[in-house]
Amino acid sequence: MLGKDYPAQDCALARALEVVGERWTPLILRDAFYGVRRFSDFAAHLDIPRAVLSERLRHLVEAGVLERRPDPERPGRDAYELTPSGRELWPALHALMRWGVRFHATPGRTRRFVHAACDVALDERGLCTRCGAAPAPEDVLTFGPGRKPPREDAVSAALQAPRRLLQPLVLDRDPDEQSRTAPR
Amino acid sequence: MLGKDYPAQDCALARALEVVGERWTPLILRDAFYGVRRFSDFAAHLDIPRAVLSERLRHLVEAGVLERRPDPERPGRDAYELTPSGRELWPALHALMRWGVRFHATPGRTRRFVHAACDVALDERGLCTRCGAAPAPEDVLTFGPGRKPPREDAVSAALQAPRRLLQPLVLDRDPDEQSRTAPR
DNA sequence: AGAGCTAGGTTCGTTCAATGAACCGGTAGG
DNA sequence: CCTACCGGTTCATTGAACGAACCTAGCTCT
Repeated sequence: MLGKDYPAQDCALARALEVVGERWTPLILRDAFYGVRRFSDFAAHLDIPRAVLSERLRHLVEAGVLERRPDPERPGRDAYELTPSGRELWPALHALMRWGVRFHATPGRTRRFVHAACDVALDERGLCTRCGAAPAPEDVLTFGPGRKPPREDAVSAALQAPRRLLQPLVLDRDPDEQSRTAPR
Repeated sequence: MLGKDYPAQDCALARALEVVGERWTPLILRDAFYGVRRFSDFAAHLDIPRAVLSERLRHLVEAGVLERRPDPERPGRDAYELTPSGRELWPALHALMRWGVRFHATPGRTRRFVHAACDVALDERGLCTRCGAAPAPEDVLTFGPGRKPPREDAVSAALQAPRRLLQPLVLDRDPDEQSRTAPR
């Protein structure tokens, strides 16, 4: 990119872009909202060079958007998860997603978002079509697009099923470990 | 950046980022909402290499976000302005700005946004603190941060005064041409 | 004990976008 | 005719992105 900052701009948008505006960063954050927490799950789902992923995660941790902490599920390993300030990015991220859906997505292959409490979809403005509220990410259910051709990795497959945002994604060959953690 | 697209991602966010996610593009769009329409006004305000600005504008026009059309104020010259689809980016852009204000801006030096009809500020969620609506950009008044040190260019100076979003910015050495177009 | 596997990175050479200065053609004014 | 300005394009240089290869620590299998 040759320069990742915007020093001449005295503007909150420029400051925000210096934190979350780099290539790949919004997709990393999207995955974090979907529950991805592990380095190799990000790498597998994003097809991003590992050096770039490593640098982005470090930058996001430094900026207080992600936190790196020991993974309770897997002793000795760390996991990345959104901090409170990172979770506040949801409205911006979701707004950009909805714009992409409206103007640049292939119809019928878009991820769906549902207000968990009302069990109805969110509208174009991100508001629940029943109660009218703009739900926080932890009150949003999401499930993947139609599964036709692309992306055969395990993370993509796991993200097809309806899940709550921010709920940690657990991928394991041991099948009942999944069912132990998923219900709550 | 080496690669501006995200071909492996079957996701509306990836599609959106391919259109508006490149370096400088969000700042260009911000300026477009502030009323900037001319190549050299973008260049002066953003300190962006002209080759990059040229390429970004071309890309945005191709994607249907901006439209290039003859400038009625200056025969023979063109101007760039937001299309309907471009104007729909306001919620996403404003959400990211507000996040920047909350977590990464220098306090007291932030631009202010006001619901024109109610004459009160917008809150953290972008809603009018009086009527509770999320105003469309044409109903938003904005004015610049405190003017202390930075940016001495004419565009920055003109954007200090309260202005309605999307209202074309007219810069002219002829002072009463400004006052002819500004009032409405 | 050794072999192999996995997670989570780092290293490194190559490619290509970003940068900024210089250049260029068309119009407008004097 | 000369000059300025606008809206770009050209070009050499720089440095980020890419992806393949490598590395280390901790299991698991035999």
